[in-house]
Amino acid sequence: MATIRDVAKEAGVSVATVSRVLNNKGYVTKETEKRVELAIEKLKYKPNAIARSLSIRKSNIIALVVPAINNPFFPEIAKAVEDVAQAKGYKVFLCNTDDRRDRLIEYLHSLRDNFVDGIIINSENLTEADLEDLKQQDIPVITIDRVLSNQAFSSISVKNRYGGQLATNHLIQVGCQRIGHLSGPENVVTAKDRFWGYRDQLKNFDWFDQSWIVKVDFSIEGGYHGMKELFQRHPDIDGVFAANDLIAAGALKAAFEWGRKVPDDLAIVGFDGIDITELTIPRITTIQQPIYEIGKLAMEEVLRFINNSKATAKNYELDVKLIQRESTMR
Amino acid sequence: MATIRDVAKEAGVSVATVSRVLNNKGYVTKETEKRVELAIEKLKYKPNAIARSLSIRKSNIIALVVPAINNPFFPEIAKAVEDVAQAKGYKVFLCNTDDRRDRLIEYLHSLRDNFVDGIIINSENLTEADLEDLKQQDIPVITIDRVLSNQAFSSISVKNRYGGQLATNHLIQVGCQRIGHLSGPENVVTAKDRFWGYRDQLKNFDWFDQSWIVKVDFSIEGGYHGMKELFQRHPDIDGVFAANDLIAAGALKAAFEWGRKVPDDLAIVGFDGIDITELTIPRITTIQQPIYEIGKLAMEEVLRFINNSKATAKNYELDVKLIQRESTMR
DNA sequence: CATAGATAGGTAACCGATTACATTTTGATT
DNA sequence: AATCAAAATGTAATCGGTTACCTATCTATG
Repeated sequence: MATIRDVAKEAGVSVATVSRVLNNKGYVTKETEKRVELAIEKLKYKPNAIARSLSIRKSNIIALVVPAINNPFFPEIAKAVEDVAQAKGYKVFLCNTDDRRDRLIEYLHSLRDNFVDGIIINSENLTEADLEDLKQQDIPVITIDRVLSNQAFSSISVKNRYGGQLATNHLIQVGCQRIGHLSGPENVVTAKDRFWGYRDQLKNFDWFDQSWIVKVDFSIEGGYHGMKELFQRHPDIDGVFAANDLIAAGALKAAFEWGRKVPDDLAIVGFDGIDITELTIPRITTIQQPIYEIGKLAMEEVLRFINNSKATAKNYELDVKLIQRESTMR
Repeated sequence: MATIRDVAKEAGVSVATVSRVLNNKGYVTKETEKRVELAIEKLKYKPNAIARSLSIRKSNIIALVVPAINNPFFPEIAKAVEDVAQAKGYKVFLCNTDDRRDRLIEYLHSLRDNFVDGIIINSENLTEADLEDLKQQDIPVITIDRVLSNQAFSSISVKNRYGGQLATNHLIQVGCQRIGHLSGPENVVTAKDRFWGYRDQLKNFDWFDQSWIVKVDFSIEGGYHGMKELFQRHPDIDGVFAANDLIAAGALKAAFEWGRKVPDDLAIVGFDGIDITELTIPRITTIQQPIYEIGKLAMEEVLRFINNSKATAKNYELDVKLIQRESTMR
């Protein structure tokens, strides 16, 4: 592999000049520029990105750290992030922590050590302390679905509690009398907020108590088993608010097996607005997040911090909206 | 940030000694080792990965390049790759090309320039020439679903043609008389092979011709529209082999809207064996690939090449098997 | 014509590790 | 005590870029 010194020699100039041509920076005559370009061509020279990173302490890479790529929510976010990143000449590396704190920590170290220019992260098991290093090194970190009290970084989230209210209200509107909740893991902030929204709407009903809530994983299996649990506890259940769409899909499956017709015997509302809610039969009513917007905004925030290290953090809270489909049409 | 020289000074030794302690290489007395470790502790020293990479030309990072993370097939592969990688101290960066050649090329350049230690790639629009650079630099590349004639690198694929035969045969067995095929994009090798398998089983029927085949994207929407097209062309269609599970799921949806009962009016077989085939109602019969195995094997091959630059390429062709579910039970 | 400022290009230090090679210390052997 | 190999540590070059600082040339201006 040719180095910049080889090119300099070939073109009969100094390395500084070659570097100037490479980054079109500083004064170089058209003529020398041509000579250098010819030399580059001839030697098939490719600048070494690592050496460059070491020198300027930037990599043109941003990382997107997600807890579970098998939740379609994250690929959709990723798509938006990549679109914006690519337009600005950045590359995106996706890191999947599989919900494990050890992997998260390792990735964070690795990213810091490799001079990524920014990090977009969605993770439950993330503490402020984990980001201390990054902050110290001025590596912008944007959190999704997680507002850190540390006001160093921007965050993007949605109105989860309001969404929970919307969903529950909708179930009441369509005539449900006994509404259960398949809640996400309790340490997850979004899950908690959605739960609160649900509770807000039901706390004054006399039939309502804790037994209407089952905590499950954010997964199809979680929803499936959780729904069966709810059927067992409350055979008279006629509506359920699932903390995300995967859970809702699992609940739908469970209802089918349990012999309950959706929406007539059981109305279901999910949360997120991922594509599979349109695939199921019946299609699932959901609280739609502006997923693409979230990813886009996150990446734009990263860029804002990259371009201005003194940028001030903002906490964005985006709107959600109810999309009614057959799973609640009765 | 403290550097290795700071540590050396603090511990009263040379940088070489510090490096030796860091990589426990060479001779160091227990005593100096302690002193160095204390200094590291005190200064909160973290070795700079970029500098290290520049020096040893390795990064402990391997990349997984996929065409579409929103196809659950790839997250499942990713999981396997990550599991093996992590066990061996490697980190995995996921690169999503979104099926675009320009992004693929950019990623490949970027990966080469950043000294990734290995690449696992699944991409249709990949030519041998694209890998020339990587080969030259001894960066192992393992292809999934794509056998390159260039025998420099290993490949992992499955018996796609046989799978197509299995699927079609199964449809015949359960009594289908008119069997269509929702084929993947024609430039995709796996799609082509699955098609051949389908054709093998039907070419001798006198009703069979090209009109029973519709080419679609490997997506739910693709399957949805393709199936409607098939219904229009052939109202008497009673079985369909979809080139992957997403297509099958779309077909299922279309059948529902078209008023055809699955499996009674239309039997459906998919391909891949991703989780959503168990979620749909009815669940979808599919040709199951050993997805986790594929990812695991790919990563193991990468490691084999990393540890032995003279390793010889192998072309693995794994088995597939029919998993019968309700979508063909009649 | 002298001079200042702009333009063009070069030299060498630096980013932060690794490591070949050199040097010193240790300890066993005779 | 002399000798020598093994053990321990140090020096400085190297990986391949960037860039602060320096020098030389060119042009415009009074």
